[in-house]
Amino acid sequence: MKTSTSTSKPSAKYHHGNLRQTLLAAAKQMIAADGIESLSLRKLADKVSVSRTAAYHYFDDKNDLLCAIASDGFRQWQQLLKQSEQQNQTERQKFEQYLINYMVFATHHPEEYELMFGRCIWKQAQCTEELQTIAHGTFQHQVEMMAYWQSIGLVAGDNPLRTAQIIWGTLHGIAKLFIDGVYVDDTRAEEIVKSALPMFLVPKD
Amino acid sequence: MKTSTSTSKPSAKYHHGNLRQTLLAAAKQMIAADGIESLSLRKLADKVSVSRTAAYHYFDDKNDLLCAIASDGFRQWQQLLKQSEQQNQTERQKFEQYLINYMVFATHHPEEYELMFGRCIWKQAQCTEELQTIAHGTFQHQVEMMAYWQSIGLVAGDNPLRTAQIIWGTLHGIAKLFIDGVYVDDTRAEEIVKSALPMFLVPKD
DNA sequence: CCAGCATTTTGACAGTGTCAAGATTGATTG
DNA sequence: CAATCAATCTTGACACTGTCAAAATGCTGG
Repeated sequence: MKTSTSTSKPSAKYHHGNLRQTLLAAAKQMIAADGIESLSLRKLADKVSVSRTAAYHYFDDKNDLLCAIASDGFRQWQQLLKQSEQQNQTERQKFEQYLINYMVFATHHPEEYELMFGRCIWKQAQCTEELQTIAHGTFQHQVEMMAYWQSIGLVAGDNPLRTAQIIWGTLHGIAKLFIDGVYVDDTRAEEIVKSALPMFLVPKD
Repeated sequence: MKTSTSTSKPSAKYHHGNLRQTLLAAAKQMIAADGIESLSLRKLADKVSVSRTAAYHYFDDKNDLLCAIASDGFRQWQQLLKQSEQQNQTERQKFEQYLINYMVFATHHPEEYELMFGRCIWKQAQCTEELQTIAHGTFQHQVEMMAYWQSIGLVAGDNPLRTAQIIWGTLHGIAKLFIDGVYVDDTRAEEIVKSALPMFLVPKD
């Protein structure tokens, strides 16, 4: 799961080999441990036993590095989605599974999730071309799924884009309130999502 | 609306008079203009024509100052709520107005909103006692309103807390996706909320 | 073996939050 | 009224940050 040269061996080689991957892996590990805010390029360089500015050969910016992590996050999410779609269940089950997957992914990778959908990258700091395209693809896919679920009479509404925005908004909001620590009671995010599920469905008879 | 000594006159007095208020006002103005990220205590001090560390007499921390701004935001939100509740309309209209108010407040004061519900304060950096209590009061009020709307058969569901969490989550999610610039199409947040509204209501006959 | 290139480092700079110690002032006593 | 005091503000300093320019290092093909 982890490149052998990342944390264990400094390896003392001038040419590191695959520094880019090592940096990304170490950075993910660090933000998972201490949060995005407390990630500095210098501490990252220290951890990888490399100079302060070595990362600048692979990333334009700190922002560029964070964008790369976010892109990886989207790839991971897409893979999880594809994997889940292949299981043969009823469409209703697939829909429910989609909602739960979203929640599990968000709450299990809170920092990556923040990078993927948070303000840091999308707002002021412009996001990478790569990130923009992969993110847009994910949204597109989501809208298409919604259109299909509406066409077979599972999900309510007749405007897939609008419905996707609402459902995504709901998931995103619940996820963020959890991640950011606003919901302090012991309620589980998945339970809330399961409660919200019937809202989205076409009423059964 | 603005204290006269804040930006116009440096006033050159050693004892500023009401530095705390001036700092808060200037800080709000700055984050409204350039975002939270680019607010520094030094630039703030410069703007108010005061020394770098003058703010430390009124705020423990940078975090403490941000908490104070967030608290003001909650007061503002509560006032808007109270004001809106006094207009005599049908309960259905009041509920719709509540949703729209939330959206308008969030999108018109994005930076304050971020401070109120964002990770900066609630997650790692511990939030002030004051902020915690005023925020908790707001949540409580929301749950009570939800309980009432459920009791008169307007809003679906029989678990006020759960329903409040879901509706709040939806509002929060849509608001944040807008604020953070993820929704790039020209759709207006209010329209989305109006589309989502029927989801929450008890079906008419 | 050496020239050229990719890769990494060193030095430097401006900016940040924050602490300790000193300077200034308005208010409160004797 | 004058001296003291506490509140208020400033100066100096430190560690830390991102980032640029220039130098150093090591690999690779001729």
